[in-house]
Amino acid sequence: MKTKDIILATAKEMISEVGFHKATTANLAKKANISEGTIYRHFESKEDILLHILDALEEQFSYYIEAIRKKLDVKDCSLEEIMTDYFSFVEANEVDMKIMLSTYGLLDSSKRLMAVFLKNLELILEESLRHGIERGEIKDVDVERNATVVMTIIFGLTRMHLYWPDVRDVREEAIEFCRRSLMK
Amino acid sequence: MKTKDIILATAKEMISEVGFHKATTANLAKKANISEGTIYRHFESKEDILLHILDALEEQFSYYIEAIRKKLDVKDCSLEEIMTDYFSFVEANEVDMKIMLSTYGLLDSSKRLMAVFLKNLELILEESLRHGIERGEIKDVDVERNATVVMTIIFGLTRMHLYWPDVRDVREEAIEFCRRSLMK
Amino acid sequence: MKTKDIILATAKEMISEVGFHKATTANLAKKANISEGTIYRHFESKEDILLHILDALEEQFSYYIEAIRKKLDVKDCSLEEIMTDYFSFVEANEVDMKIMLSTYGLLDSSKRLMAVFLKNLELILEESLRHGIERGEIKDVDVERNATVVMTIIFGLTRMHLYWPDVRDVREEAIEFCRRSLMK
Amino acid sequence: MKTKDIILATAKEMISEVGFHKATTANLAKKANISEGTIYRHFESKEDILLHILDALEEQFSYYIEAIRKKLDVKDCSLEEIMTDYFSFVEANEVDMKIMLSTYGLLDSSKRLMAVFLKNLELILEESLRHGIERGEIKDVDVERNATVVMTIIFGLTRMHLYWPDVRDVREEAIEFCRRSLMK
DNA sequence: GATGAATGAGACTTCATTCAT
DNA sequence: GATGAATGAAGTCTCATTCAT
Repeated sequence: MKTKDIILATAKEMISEVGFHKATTANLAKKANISEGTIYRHFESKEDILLHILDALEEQFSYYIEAIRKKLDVKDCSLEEIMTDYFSFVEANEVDMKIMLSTYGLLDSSKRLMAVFLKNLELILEESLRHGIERGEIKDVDVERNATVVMTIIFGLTRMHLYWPDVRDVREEAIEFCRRSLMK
Repeated sequence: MKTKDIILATAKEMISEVGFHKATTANLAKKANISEGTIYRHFESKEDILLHILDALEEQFSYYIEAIRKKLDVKDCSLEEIMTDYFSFVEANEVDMKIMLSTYGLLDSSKRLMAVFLKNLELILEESLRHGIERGEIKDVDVERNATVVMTIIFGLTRMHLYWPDVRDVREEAIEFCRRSLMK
Repeated sequence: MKTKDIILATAKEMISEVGFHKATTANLAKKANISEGTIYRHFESKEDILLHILDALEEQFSYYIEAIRKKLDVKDCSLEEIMTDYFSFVEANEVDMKIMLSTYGLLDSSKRLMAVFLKNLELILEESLRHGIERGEIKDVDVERNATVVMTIIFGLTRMHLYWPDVRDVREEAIEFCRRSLMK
Repeated sequence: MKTKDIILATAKEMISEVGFHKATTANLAKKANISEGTIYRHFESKEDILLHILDALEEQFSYYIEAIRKKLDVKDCSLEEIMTDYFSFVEANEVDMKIMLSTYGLLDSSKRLMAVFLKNLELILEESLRHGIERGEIKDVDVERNATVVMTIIFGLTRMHLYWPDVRDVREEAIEFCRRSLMK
């Protein structure tokens, strides 16, 4: 593992655990067993580390979106699949997701990425709903507004899952909840 | 308006806009047109200001909960009412809600208050669902899990509404969404 | 009791207990049940309070010195009396003595007063020794140097007594110690 | 000379000269020709600097005590030696002694160290007196009380020597004074 | 005389960033 | 590439003193 990756991995862990502000360069260097100076050989600034983390997350997210889009193109992607796949995506990128969710109030680039998440998921849900209605599987509801509702539910569940592990995990139940609301 | 209230009001505005860390005592003093020392005549520390804000919010929340509980006691409080009232509560305490939502990762007392919000809303929703099922208005679903789902939806909507004003407001639609899922 | 005296009394107590720096004007005002502003109606500054305390102590000390001098004039003041009377003086001015001893490293006026103490006691002891030698009661020692030694012993005992109450009180024994060393 | 030692040396000088409170981190940095931040790279806090100074002093004192104890074990350590050696110890650690003497009213760790000084010296003096009495060289006095008296004299002399250089140095005379009082 | 809110200088401390080695 | 000591700006907080009421 290269030094740059060690820094990134350590930073991810620290930021997700204690937040961006409390993850100081001094602590980071100590935990990564490198010197503070080395950080600046690989990154322009502390914020730059975050940018790299977010970039990687954006890439992963684009794969998820791409995969869903491919399914949608052949018209056989249900709401259920979108949600299940998204939860898998979150599971696989738990740490990075926590970082994005805890920094979008602090950092423009983080806010921008979050907006990308929201928009893409919304669009995909819209399309999925539209297909479902066409196929006669989904009730004839307002597509846009209901897509936004489902997206909100998805993000609410994600945050609850990541930040409030004491609250019972209802991701499965939530899928059922949506099915009952939307399926004929 | 007394100095203490000016400080509180200015702090609320600043913290909700730029976050707790960037709302420095120097900025706060400048914006409130007082000296930094004055802050400490009225509050023990910067965190103490936040505590006052959160305490006030907790009090407001307790009124909301109390009002809902009274309705529940006479058995005529629908899911719809709980949600509508909660959204009104958020509307009336917008700034404070933003502060709580942006600090629960930073501050224990904020996290504690958020937990109070989550738990109380969950319990009320459980009770409401139970009543609805008794009255035969609500489907025979797992009460606890579905209460958690609805609570998650509510908090997701709140955060979306407060932090992403560009996303269309679907709070009304969400109520409908829940009704479809839960009402017979 | 006038306000000025209340302030002085309270200040004495606080300073002797927690030291000059930790005795803040805020604490002083609170403990004296007056406002901070009132302090400055009666004293020019915080240091000025100390000056008043020291002035009072200086006056008391001058009475002690005067009394001893009168005895010396009629040639019948023993070393023992000087020490016993001094210990009585300290006992009667315990708090003020502690204040002087704890501030002479901080404040010129306090250092000056302490120098007055040292010098006067030294001179009196010299005179007493000289009389004793004349009368044939005291060994033929170097008067000046031995006066300084006894003065040092006296101040050492005073400080030990005031600051280290756990150390056994040996003031009586010390008098005996000096008698053995100096009396024929 | 390493930065840490420069800071320590400068701090010693400043604290002994102007006291702990007036030796501010800003002044210290300026005098040591470093930035204030550098202080905190080497010490956890301003108090921590003092702790290092006191620790070093404690170590030096333990050497002195150890050396005296060794002499006492072979029963040939006179009161005179204890005093002379102690004065040498003070001479060699003048600055640090001044710091301890000027901070024991302010800081627990300083007070603790001072208590160690008092207790150890007292115990050693007791033992020495006991040996002297056994050997028939010392008068049959109350060992404990007279040890305390001598200890008090020693500390009185130390303080006088360090804080009142204008007062004539009577350390030699004081040894003689004690000999006269205690030796047969 | 008395009040107490306000002040502002200055204390201690943190931390992202730089740079000589 | 790596180090880690040094920096200095900026943060939170304290406290003697002032002043309008």
